[in-house]
Amino acid sequence: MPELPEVEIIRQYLDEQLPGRTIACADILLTRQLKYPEPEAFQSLVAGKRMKGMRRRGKYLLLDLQDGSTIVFHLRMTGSLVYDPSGNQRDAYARMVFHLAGGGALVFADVRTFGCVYGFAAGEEIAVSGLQSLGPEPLSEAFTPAYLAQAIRGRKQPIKSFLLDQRRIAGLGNIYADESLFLAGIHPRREAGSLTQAECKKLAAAIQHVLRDGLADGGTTFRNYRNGEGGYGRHQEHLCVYHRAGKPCPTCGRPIEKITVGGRGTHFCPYCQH
DNA sequence: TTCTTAACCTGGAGGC
DNA sequence: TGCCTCCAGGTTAAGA
Repeated sequence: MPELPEVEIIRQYLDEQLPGRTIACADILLTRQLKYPEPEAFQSLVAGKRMKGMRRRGKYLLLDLQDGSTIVFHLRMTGSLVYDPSGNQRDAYARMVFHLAGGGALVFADVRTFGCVYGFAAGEEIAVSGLQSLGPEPLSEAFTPAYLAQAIRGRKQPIKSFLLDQRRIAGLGNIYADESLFLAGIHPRREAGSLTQAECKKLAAAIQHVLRDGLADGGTTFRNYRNGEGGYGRHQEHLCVYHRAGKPCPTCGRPIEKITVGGRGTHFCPYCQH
């Protein structure tokens, strides 16, 4: 399940490989995942276009083309975006294949088909509601303890649910939200608005710490995450609570518990988090 | 306005 | 071995 570190690692690799290359044509193997425009219009939009670079915003990837048009990807839970230099690899779950002039392909694959792709022509507004309403990047200067304190003010929802709200913080997902709360010593069911200034400072620092660790480890792979080369991350080996129910807490040694918060599986230490 | 819940979807795990 | 049920989870729309 790609979150900010995983999406950023994909972006970095593809941004090295794709600029200057030209899309010969696009095969749309599952039209349901192409949200805009219609398949024929999308194919016309990308065919023969030279790629300029890959950007990231939250969990969205934006592939800019030289003519000013943009392809937007969201990998959701099981999506991947992989550059295949040979262009010959066969992925059973490939949903869209961009064949490149001179060989090679950019393959959008997705097991559970929740991911989505959009294409916008030059000058056209990038009308993706989730993308337009994203909160600040947690590793940017805009994300500070003061921002966090202001954003949670008066909120009664659990802090875990708050952290997963992309309108408040862009890019956090279930894994890094659980890890951040553990590092900050905050119980995931705490009312968001009940956090003190000191806890906001601790939580903001924890969020940045776990995201940077995830980036340094090449991301977290549980089932389907693959980086832009088709390889796997290593951060799952360093997680403190996520996916560790029943295993000892790295701080106190007592068992990690798993509960449901806001409909999401949530892992925490009931002794270290308050 | 804020928060919660269901739905989308399919592979894999576990139970029988 | 095969079948069935449940779980996983990011986002959004609908409902409370």
